[in-house]
Amino acid sequence: MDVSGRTYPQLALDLQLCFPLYAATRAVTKRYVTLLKGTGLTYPQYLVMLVLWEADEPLTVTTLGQRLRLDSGTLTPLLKRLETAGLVRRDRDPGDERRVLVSLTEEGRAMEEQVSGVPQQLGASMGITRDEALTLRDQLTELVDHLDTAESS
Amino acid sequence: MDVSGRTYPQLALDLQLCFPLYAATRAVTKRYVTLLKGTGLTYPQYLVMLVLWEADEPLTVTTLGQRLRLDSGTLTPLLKRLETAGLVRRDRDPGDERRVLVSLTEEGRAMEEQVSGVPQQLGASMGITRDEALTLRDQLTELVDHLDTAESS
DNA sequence: CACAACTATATTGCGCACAACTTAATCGCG
DNA sequence: CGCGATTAAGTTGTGCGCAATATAGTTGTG
Repeated sequence: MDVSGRTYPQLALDLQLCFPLYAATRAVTKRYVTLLKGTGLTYPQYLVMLVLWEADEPLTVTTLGQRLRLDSGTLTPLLKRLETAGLVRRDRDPGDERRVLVSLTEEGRAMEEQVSGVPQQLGASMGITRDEALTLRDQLTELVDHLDTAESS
Repeated sequence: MDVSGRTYPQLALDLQLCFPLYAATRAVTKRYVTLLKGTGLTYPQYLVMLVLWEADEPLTVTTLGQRLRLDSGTLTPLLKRLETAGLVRRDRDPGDERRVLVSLTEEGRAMEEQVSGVPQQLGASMGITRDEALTLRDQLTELVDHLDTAESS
């Protein structure tokens, strides 16, 4: 990138990491739209389903939020859509009426098989090796950890 | 991650790269909100301003969209907000009335100085070296290129 | 020059993200 | 027990992203 003549060349550099990160996420999301077409799931909905399949037990909204780093303002309407689609149930925890337990319906559980080929298809689209993917994952995880620590200021 | 006992362990693996990517973008965006507080800019608005500062001449909506991989559905309202804020002007190109030329106002140009410290502050929050950042950038750029190629199917 | 094809931007509708706030339930301290 | 503090989820409002569509301007071809 030519930064000659810029009064603030560091601003041009800011496009170099932050923009690719931003663009990569949107490209991945777009790819998922294609791969998930037929299930009716969006990418964030798919991530919620992954967590529920993994847990294999009812989870509260807060627990889901911790795993996905999302708050109730995002999750509540998303979960209502999954409920409307018949994939999950939302029941107040009888032991603590503040909590809502999100559990899979039979239909929701059955969808796991339907999307089981998605990760491999996405991997193929990304064109990177398993090792590269794992390295990338570690770098991104470290990034998130640092940014979470650097909150204030 | 324990994937023992999973019928579809590859789905658990799908959280390993795609989720960190998704989370990293949101964490970076959040960090920018803090760093840009005082300018009134959002992160996407800041990216648009970066492109305009870099170009140093009026750009059409399409050109901006190509640089940022965004379409008019996203850019038009965003640019209207920047116009309302007094940072850019939007004028029909007299030579081709279909085009809208987006140019910086004096106020918009002046903002470059105001945010000149942002990249360094963000770099500090990310806690990675310049070399790591460049490697990460290259991997993400490659990822985007592959995903753009893999459109259909 | 007419007119169909194309191009550039704008509009609409939906689903996130998230800050700020509200409501309801539970906890804990005196 | 009583009541303020805390916790969990939901609500509201704003700003993206993007697909689908609409509208207006331009171009190329006969």
